[in-house]
Amino acid sequence: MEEKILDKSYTPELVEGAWYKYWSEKGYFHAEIEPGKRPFTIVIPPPNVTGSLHIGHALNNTLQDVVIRKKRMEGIVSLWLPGTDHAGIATQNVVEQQLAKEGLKRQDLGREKFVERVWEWKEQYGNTIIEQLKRLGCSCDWERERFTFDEEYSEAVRTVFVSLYNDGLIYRGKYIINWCPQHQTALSDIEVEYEETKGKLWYVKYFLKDVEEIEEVKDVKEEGYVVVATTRPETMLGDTAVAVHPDDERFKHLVGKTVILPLLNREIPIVADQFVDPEFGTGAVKVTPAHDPNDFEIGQRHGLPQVNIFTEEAILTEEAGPYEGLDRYAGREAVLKDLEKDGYMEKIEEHLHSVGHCYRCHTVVEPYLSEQWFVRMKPLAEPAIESVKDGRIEFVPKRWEKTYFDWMENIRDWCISRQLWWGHRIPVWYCKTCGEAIAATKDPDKCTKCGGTNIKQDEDVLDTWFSSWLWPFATLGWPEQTEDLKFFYPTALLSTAFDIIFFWVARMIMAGLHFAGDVPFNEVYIHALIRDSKGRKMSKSRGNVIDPLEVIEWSGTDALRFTLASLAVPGRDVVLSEDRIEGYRHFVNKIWNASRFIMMNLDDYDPAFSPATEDFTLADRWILSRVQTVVNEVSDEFDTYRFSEACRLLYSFFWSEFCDWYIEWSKNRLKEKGNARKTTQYVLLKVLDTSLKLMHPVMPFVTEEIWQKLPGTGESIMISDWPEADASLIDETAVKQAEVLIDVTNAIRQTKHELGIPHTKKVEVVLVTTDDKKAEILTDNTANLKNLARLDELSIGKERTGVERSAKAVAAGIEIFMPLGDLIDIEKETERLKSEIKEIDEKLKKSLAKLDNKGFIEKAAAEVVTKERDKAAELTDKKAKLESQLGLFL
RNA sequence: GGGCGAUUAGCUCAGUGGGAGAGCGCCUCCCUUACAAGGAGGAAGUCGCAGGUUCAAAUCCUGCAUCGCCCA
Repeated sequence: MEEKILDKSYTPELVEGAWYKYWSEKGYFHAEIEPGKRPFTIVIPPPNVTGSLHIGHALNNTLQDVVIRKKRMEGIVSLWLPGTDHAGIATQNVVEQQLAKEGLKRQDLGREKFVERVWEWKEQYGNTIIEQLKRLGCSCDWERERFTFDEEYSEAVRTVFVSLYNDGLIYRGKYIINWCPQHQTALSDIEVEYEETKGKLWYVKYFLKDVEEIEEVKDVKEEGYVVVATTRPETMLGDTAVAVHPDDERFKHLVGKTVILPLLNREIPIVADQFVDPEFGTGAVKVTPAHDPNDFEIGQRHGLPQVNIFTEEAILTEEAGPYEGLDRYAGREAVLKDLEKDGYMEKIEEHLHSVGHCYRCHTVVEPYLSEQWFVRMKPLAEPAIESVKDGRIEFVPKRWEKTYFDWMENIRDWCISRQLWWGHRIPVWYCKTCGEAIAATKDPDKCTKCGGTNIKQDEDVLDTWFSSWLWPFATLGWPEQTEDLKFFYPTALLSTAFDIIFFWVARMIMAGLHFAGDVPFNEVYIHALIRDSKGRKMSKSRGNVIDPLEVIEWSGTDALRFTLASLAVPGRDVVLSEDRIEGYRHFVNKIWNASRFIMMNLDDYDPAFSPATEDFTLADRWILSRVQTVVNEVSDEFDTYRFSEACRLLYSFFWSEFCDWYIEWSKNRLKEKGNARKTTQYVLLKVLDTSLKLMHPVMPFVTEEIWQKLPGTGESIMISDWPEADASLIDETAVKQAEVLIDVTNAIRQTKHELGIPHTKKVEVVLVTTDDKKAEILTDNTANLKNLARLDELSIGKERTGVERSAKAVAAGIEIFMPLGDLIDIEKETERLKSEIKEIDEKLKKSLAKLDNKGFIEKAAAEVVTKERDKAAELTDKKAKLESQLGLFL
């Protein structure tokens, strides 16, 4: 057997790239269709093609990789389908910025040239995030990589559009939409982020026309005006009415009358509408149908004109009269100044309201009247709601289903047209001759109605999400009924953060059901958002981002992955700190060094050796039993997406049980010859091998690096078999008995420390027990006790002899004496024992009180009562022994 | 305004009905040939507050407080 010893410490950067390449070349990432089998599929949430890996990506993709790697090891056909999103606004921005450096605008190039330029950019830089995912170790099937703007994918998008159009689920119309003046495009409702903003409420007088005609005696008659309150005074330039609530007694007599719009002197009516909140402001509101969604509806109900006062850049138009040419903020200032000057302003109040911003550039969005395309969502939402209600799709954690239902039940139509150039162009052509609109999957050359050839395609493109909502099936070849689609759809799991439930998850469910005839996935795992150590959302502008690639540089990928998986608890957000990563970097090193130790002792390893049951020591039986339990527990935690629990179990098993106890115990036995040494080698290797496999999904690189050097292993740990627990090795007795050794060792260590004896200083210990089994365990493990508790002499007996001048302790029912002769300070030792007794006594009293309680005995579960009785008995025994030891001083 | 979540050791967080835990930090001791990125030991919490349910509450219920998020 060739000797293989690891370097003294693990250097991730030396091995990670090579292993990734190895896996890739071996084709392990690729999933082959195996008819008759049930596959496990994940589609990646496609990152923006302009993106680079941030910590959120790192978390989400680590978790997906953990799941997919485990499934693959379990022998399931596992497909993780990767790809990127063409990200309309974001990508167009990037290229526009590049052009700006050359002093160009996209308009200078023209549409066709500009789009070509974006494609060039994509070819050159668009692969960044894919490469970063590879550094993270993601085992995606790169042969199936997709892009939402690929030719085939685009066909799916067109097919969907035309189908919805033909079903009457897509319509075009002039409505108020959210307009980003920066990007000069429409946005959907959910692309607007609302922010509480301190603003003002301006109270403006609108004077009545023909005051003398108003008969009833009211304040307004005397004053001759109505006061309206507004948060956006500049929009008054587009007012076409004043509205009051129909039941509002204060204004009833004014409904139908006319007021004169200040500054522009336009005559506008007073209308009555249910929408008006009599509590807000004065109870009378101005109505600007072209610039407010509610006013738009009021306008529709009352047949009011729509006066658009803004250009696409949000600059005042000629409709604004003297204010033409000002932007919306300058316009506001000018209007306010004139209102004050001309005596229209009654009062100004501070006012808190929420203002919508573009989710990409944070510009304040403008409610804007324009012609757009919409999807009718209600008919699509209903079956999607049902699919979650009946459990065909489950959210993990479940509470996110409520968020989903709330949104879906109040869903509004989706504005899908964008005034961009980078995106799927709307497949609708207009006939200049007869006015027909033609929706077609293939570019038509003539009008389907009149046959005229003067046709022109709609200028707008589709919302990027209109392509990503097809991701789970369009990536598999839909609308073609491909083998991939038949085999891998529906997918098993979708993993994402909660902030994307509306944008993406809900819409995919709707599209999947409507077009692919089934739910797109069976489970939706919603992970937390990562925040910085102060609990703030990480953002570039705050400068508080932890760059996963930097972490990989100084800690290695596995430490990052283990940290992220450990953080993955089903909360709302998690805090990541560099300290935490460092802790797990140490863990990686611990694994490395434990493996190093084991390999250093395998020079004469015999792969053919198979241990006999009678060769197993207590330690062997203990660790073999523990590892079976851990296999079950870890598998279970992974399967239920409790990643942090799985990591915690792995960490504490490997470090606190395997390293701290079994490996230490093994040191004595490795010095022996024959079966003793061979059996120990076998167990060390077995436990290490199993542990590495359990850890591999989280820490693929270090586990592979070590595993490859172990004797008797295969081609790659990545395709090795996931461990299965061997029930015959579970040995509760051994677990209990090993605890005796651990307890006694700990008690000796503690006693030494309390006496100020350094751990390394060897002492003599006398152990006394009348329990033959315990005596046997102790005797069998004399060498282990001596080594781990640092003893030079150890005697085990039934009688206390020569132990008067000793430090004393009790553990696992065994009396521990540390003869110190004249060195003992009787007074101090008495105190030590007394305080120990006091502590025990307090616990005992609590326990006895419980057992004294009739309710407890009668109602508590039998095993709880038994456990409590055992505990009380143990404490009673310990107390008695300690008291008796105290007596030895007297 | 509606909804959701959080509040546990100095810090960051696990723990969802039966003996309060981890990592980091802190204190004491130790360079024991796997690992000082380590080993041994330790201090530290009225589990936000107030009620309630229960034999038993960090855990379930109600209310309150503070912080955060989502939606209108």
